[in-house]
This record gives sequence, structure tokens and C-alpha cells, in this order.
Amino acid sequence: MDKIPEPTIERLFCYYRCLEKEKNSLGQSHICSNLLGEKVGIKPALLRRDLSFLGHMGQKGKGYNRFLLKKALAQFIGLDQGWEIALIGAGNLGKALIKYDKFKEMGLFIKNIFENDLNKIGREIGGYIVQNVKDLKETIENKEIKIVIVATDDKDIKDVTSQLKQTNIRAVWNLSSENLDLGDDIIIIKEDLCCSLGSILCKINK
Amino acid sequence: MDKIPEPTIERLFCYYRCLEKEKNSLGQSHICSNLLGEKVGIKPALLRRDLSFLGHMGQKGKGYNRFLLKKALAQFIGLDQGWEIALIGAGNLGKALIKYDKFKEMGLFIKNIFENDLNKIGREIGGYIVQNVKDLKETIENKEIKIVIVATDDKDIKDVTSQLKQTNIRAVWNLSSENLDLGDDIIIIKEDLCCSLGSILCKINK
DNA sequence: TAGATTGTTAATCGATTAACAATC
DNA sequence: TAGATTGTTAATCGATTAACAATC
Repeated sequence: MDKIPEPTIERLFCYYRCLEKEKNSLGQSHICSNLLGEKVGIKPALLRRDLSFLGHMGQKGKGYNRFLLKKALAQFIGLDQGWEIALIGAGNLGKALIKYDKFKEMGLFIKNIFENDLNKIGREIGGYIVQNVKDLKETIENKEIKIVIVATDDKDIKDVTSQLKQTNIRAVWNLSSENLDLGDDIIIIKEDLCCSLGSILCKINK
Repeated sequence: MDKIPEPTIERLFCYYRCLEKEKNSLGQSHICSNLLGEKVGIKPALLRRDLSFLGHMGQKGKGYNRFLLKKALAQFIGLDQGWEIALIGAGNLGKALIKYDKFKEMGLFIKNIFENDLNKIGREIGGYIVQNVKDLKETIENKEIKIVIVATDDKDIKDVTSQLKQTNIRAVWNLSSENLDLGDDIIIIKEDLCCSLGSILCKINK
């Protein structure tokens, strides 16, 4: 099969959420690309192309079965199982993520929180005890954690990188402003809040 | 001049920050695209192309003057002035943004916080009093605010949209999962944390 | 002068769009 | 059958890359 374009992957979750949001509203069993596209702000042709990566989900003349499409999307994305996630950095942003209910609704649970600040280690946030970042590698290995969120910006980042390299994690969501060099086997998604806000400024200025 | 590509705009701030971070480390007065590119993880050819939108900033055989480049970037992006920003939603994410020191370092100040939750209105966060979202339009007009951050997800979003439409704001950073329909004149940057984490899952699954 | 490095061009790559045959 | 809608193709658009002439 063709390689799935990067932007398609990001849109698939939006389709899923849109269907999930409406699951309780009675209505048609099927939805067409025109309508679903309008709801999520994507042109119908692109939507159909995106969904075609899941196989032939639609019925010509009828549209997509909401229930089956949602199920297929959940499975394709990986939302049909729970994920235990580790978080590095219990600052303001980290704390917000721990308490973010929407992640829990998605089956994503931040159960392991790491810090290098001795004042924070041992405290409880959102029901979990903040651990020493020195134990990062060991905990990830013991709990077989596959996803790590980096929300810290201190100089400690070198140590974090070297510990992560020794584990079997699959992906990192990097919310720090540093570039993590973890090799080609680990998926890294970088999301830089300063950069986003900076680009807004720039657009206003043009 | 050519239209600046969207991705270029997002990278310009990264270049700026990289130079800013090193301002105190003594070193060469100039930096070449190879070195700067390596630091920020961008190929030198692309970096040069990006910078070419600022005019002829470089010197052949020598590279870019760090000081002048940083100054030009700051001006181009709009970091050479302060910006007063309004925030809608004082939940976990909103609070984290208010306290985020890096925004302040960039000259971006969240001084107006709005909520519809009566329990939060009147309270103080980060030195500012949370206001009733009903006063959104009026405050934006009085203070001539140009940038708004949306970090709320409640049903209230329709009211927020209609109020924002009546103002002269230039840009919205939409951190909610809703699509805001504010017409073509207002720049909207949507950043959806669930969607980002969802796409990470999907990539692991492939 | 020889070496280094820019700024720009043309080639390439990748994503979106418009159109439509297939078919329910 | 007539109408609706998919899935796919070819055309278009936009961004990146590699190469190199220009020049400090």
C-alpha cells in the first residue's frame, strides 16, 4: 500500500473525534464526505482520499457507515487500547497535561511523572507521585512504556536523551524548545508553543 | 516580493531563538548557514532560502552577522515590540499559558483572562483578575487587543465566536478542539493537543 | 589568488484538487 | 431507472533540495 501522507495522519483523529462527538445524537446511520468534511473543515475530496487509506469503507451512493467508520478509525489510530505514558517535567505545562481530561477519554494515561527538581520529587500530582528523573530509564523498562512526553527545558535534557536512547520507547512528544537527537527509530513529534505564537506574530506583521 | 511559505514563517522564530540563546557565549561575529542549520535541525540550503526573504542578510564567503541577523529577524517577526494578549479559558491549559515565562521573555503578555465559570471569575491568576467572558468584546476594543488565545472547550464557543467577530483582532491561536469560523480577515492558527497525541499513536501503529 | 559561502535557479518531491467513471 | 456518492486518476499547486555561478 502507498505510504500515508503525514497530514493525512493528523486529520484521521479529527474525523474520529467528530464521529465520537455525535454518537449519541440520533440521526442517519451513514454520513457522506460532503457533510463530514464540512463539520471538520476539510474538503470532501481530500477526506475521501484520506479515508481510502483505511480500505474501502464507503458505499457508493450512500456514504460511510458512522459506526463502522468510527470503529475502523479507532483501530487504525490505536485508540482501541489504553496507553500508559511517561511525562518528563512537572512544571506548569506538565501539570496541565496530567490533568487534561481529554487524554484520559482517549485512553491515554499519564501515570509516570519525572522531575529533577528536588522540591517536586515525592509530591503528588493528579494522583501520582513525582519521581526522580534519574529513574527514568528503569521505570520505562519495567513498565514497558512506549510513549514519552517531554515538557521540560532545563539543561538536564542531555541526561534525558541518553536515558531514553537506552530504552525501547517508540515515540516522543517533544514540547520543549530543544531538539532531541534520539536516532531514526524513535518517532519524534515536536510542538513548540513559543514557535507557534511567534509565527502568529509574524503573520500579523506581514 | 514572493509570498513567504507557511513553513518558512514557523522556522524563522527558531532561527531567532537559536541566536538569542547564544548571545552571551563569546564567539564568532558571524555564523554560516551550515552551522546555524545544524543547530536548529534545518538543512543549510533551506535555511538560506528562508533567510533570503529578509533581504540579502548574508555575506558571501563569510556567513551572517549574528547581531544583525537576530535584529532583522526580531523586527521581521514582530518581537521588537510588546504585545498584550487576551486568553479565553482559565482551565488547566490556560493557567499553564499564563504562567509560561517564555512568552513573557518574548514580549508577549497575557493580561486579560476570560471565563464563563462563575467560580473562577473574580479570582486572581498570575497577577490578573479573571473576567467574565461576557465582557470579552468590550475589553478587546478598549485595550485594542490584537491577539486572542482560545483555550476553552465549552458550548460557550458560539458566543465567543460572535463576540470576536465584532472586534478588530488580527489573529487567534485556537487551542480548543472546535473549529472557529471567524471569516477570512482574522488569522487562525489551530493547535489541537489531542490531535497531536493521536497522530503519534497512529504512527506507532503503522 | 584560493577558499568559503551566499543567493538563486531548475529539478524533484509530496500533497491537494478537480473531475469523473463506477456503482450502490 | 435516476440520483447520489464513492474511490481513483491526472493535473495542479507548493515546498524542498541539489547544484552552482557570483563574490567576499
